[in-house]
Amino acid sequence: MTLQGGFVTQSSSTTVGSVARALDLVELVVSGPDVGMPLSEIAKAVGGSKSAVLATLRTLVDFGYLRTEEPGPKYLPGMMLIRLGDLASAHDPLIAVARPILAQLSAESGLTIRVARNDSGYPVFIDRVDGPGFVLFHTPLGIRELPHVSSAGKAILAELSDKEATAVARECGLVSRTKNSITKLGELKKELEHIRKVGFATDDEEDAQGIFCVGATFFDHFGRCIGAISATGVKTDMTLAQVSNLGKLVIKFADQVTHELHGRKLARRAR
Amino acid sequence: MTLQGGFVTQSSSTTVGSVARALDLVELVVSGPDVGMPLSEIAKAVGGSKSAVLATLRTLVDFGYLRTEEPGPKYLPGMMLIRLGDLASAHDPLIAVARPILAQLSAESGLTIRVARNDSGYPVFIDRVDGPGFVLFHTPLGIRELPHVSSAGKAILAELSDKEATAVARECGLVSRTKNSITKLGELKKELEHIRKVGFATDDEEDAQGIFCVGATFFDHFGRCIGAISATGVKTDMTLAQVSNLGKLVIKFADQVTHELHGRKLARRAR
DNA sequence: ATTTTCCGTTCTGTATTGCCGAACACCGTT
DNA sequence: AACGGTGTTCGGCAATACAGAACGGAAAAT
Repeated sequence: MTLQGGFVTQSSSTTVGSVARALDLVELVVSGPDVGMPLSEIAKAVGGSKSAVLATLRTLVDFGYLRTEEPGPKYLPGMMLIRLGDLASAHDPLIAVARPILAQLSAESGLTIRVARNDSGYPVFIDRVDGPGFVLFHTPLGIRELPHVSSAGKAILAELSDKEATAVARECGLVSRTKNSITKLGELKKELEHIRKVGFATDDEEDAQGIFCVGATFFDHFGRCIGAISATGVKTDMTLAQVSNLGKLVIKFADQVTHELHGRKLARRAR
Repeated sequence: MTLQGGFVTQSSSTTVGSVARALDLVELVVSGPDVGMPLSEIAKAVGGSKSAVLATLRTLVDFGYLRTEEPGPKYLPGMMLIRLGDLASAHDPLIAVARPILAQLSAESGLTIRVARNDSGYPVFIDRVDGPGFVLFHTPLGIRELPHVSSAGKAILAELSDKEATAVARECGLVSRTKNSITKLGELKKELEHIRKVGFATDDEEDAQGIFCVGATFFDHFGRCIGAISATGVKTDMTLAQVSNLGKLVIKFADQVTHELHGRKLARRAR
């Protein structure tokens, strides 16, 4: 469970049980209410004894993964999580390269820009630069998103072979999120063909009402698509001309990412 | 170890060893080289058998805390770390309130703005909005910084009682970072008195050569100082007039944080 | 091509140790 | 005052996490 790897969900031969239980606790608390969770509630949720859960929680608090709000022994996400996320971001070469580019694109377009990694055909957003104004929806980082209802996801799908794209589509099931969502494989293939032609992908309220996105891919030095950037805004701000211009802009910045990664775009041939 | 709690570094009565070892691995890999670390190196570093370390690593990979770069079994920080950091940030009421304010202050001033939580007198930066231009120094999040060489730290110290501030100063030792660092307790007290008068703190190359910061505190509804925001730029960009103006600006935005937290600044009395 | 060396992986036994349940202590209610 | 609700501590059993050696494979050295 928990954002398992590629397609081979091998349930791992030898693994450490107490560590797995501890990480379950972290996930539980982080996904829990903002006010925190008390011990007994946590113990009930994971189905363990209070004493065992307490010992694990103490270890997690010692390491800063969790903290207890004073007064009242409720467990909350700790600051080490912020530290680790920051460190992981800082050590990721893709984020290091992409972040200034995202910031520039956000400044030029006034939109929220995100960068996704290609994780076996699925988009995993790993960084975000919010545009001005309120944040419409909190877009989570670090998890696989649905590939067929996001511009970054469709842009990545368009770079896969027909066989691979079909496999990913079947695996995730082309679930519907809005009335605009593409739910039929044939439609999706047509859309991917279009994306290949124009060089960027759109998401026209396919994931959420009123939200419009434009995405384009970037490549490593083998010419393999390793991710995509996308610009997100509200639908009402988008005219047709703007979509076309925005598409060109996003492609330009995606190409810049490719360039700074010393990557190259191969002529499309063996998809 | 590892950003332990307040002042009572109680090494915790009952704690889970295997979890602690696992979290040590996470820290090791995250702090390791960007290219990743192989199993044997990790096992040697933590002084455990290969098989035990392997089982732990597998668990961590299962949960996305670590990942292995293909090809070659080298362990790298996983995307779950980014996800957890993002979630912890999103669920933190202070960050939720502060982020738009940081962004606005960054836009107005063109500087990098950070927000620190008051962690028993120490500043712990928990969010950051980078200004335009290159990032000069990567400022880590989620760990205690030295209180006497950062504007946010000194601003927080200035809100403590004389006794508390002295205790913190003795505890961290007033170590020197640059020739401008304040290393004498008497000097520090004078500085804190000045900060109380003008309402903001500065860091004039006291932590790093060429770096200038301005910081101001904000408060909860009890009137307790719960943190500070700071603006960071290069020294050469700062004239005396600008420092004064920037101070006022930072105070204004810090007050806005106080306001949105439904906090209040108490008249200084019983420090 | 053959050897050598190193790394990752698997296996099995052992004893470490993490888990459970019960009892205790501590609020807040009722 | 008695109660349900906490978080905490304490033994005892058994599960299990660890170490070590042996296997397999790949790359480097000869």
